[in-house]
Amino acid sequence: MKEKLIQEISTAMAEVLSFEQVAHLNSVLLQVVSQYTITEDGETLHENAASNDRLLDIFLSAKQVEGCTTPTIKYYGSTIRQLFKKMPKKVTDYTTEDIRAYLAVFQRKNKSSKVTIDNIRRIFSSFFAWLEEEDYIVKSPVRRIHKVKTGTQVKEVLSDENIEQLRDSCTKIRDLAIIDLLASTGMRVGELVKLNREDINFTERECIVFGKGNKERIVYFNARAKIHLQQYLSSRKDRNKALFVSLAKPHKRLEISGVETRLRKIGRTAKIVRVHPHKFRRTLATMAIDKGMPVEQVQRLLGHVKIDTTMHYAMVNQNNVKLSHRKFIN
DNA sequence: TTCAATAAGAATGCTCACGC
DNA sequence: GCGTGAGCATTCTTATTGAA
Repeated sequence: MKEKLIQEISTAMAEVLSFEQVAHLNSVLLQVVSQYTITEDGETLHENAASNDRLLDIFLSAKQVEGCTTPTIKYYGSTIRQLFKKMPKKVTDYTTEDIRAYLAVFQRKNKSSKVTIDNIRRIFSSFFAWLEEEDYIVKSPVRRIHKVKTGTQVKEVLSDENIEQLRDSCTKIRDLAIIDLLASTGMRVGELVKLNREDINFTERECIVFGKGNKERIVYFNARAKIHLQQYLSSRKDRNKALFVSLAKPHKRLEISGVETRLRKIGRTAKIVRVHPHKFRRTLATMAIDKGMPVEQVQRLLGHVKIDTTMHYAMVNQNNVKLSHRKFIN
């Protein structure tokens, strides 16, 4: 028991101490610990942690069987493990107050938004509901914690000037093509990186993208995007079928994060903060609605399943409400 | 050494099915 | 029909890797 304790402390400290220091720490701990009797508390904690981990593993594999993807499983695992770490007790002993306190502390400590807290609550809810179903606990402690009400806030968009500044800051024809394509089609970054060269129809200035859930739709780009894209493709020397590849040698298909970092960097040179692919999408939708494009058509263009999602963009500009009021009501 | 790209993890956004 | 729970995608930031 004592050896185990010492072993655990020195392993934890090994990251910050040198080999000699760890050895010294070991001998000091041995001397100090020999004067005391270690109670079984620690042992119980260990057992709790072990059985909690086991249950979590079963839960995660159950979720996997139900068809959850790997990122979800990972996110669930890390979130629940954090709870176990902060509150080392048996899952059966968790009370509603424990969970509430954990969420409150988490929010204060990390200055998290309500949405984040609600996400965590959702994950706990899923886990404890499963424990309840599987008869490990009588009643889920999360059942009494209700959805965290979250307000909606208006998201910022890029102005015409911003987009021009970004274009001016591009040093590579590839980046210019990416920006023009994103700005004129409003496609998701996930759709952009999945594109192949043959998906582009230059004569019709359109291309087929595969969106969320492998749904197919057609998006349209402008003349500027067409020219830059053609210039970029003719400058390429590799044989990769991907539409956008990395600048450096292996010339592999560009990843989502690759596009993101690249855009952020261009944004920094242009002195525009928080430039990311989704901002172009938002900008396109807001501008289209501003200029009077019917919401149903914008919905088609963006590939939204529900019109509510598209309507979020329509609410951005209060000026339109004023204009429409003058136009239709006065 | 430097720069581009990826990896990882937390936060946030979007979609859909289901139950009331 | 509306609100909510759940699943997954995207965003955002930082650390790490790898090639020139």
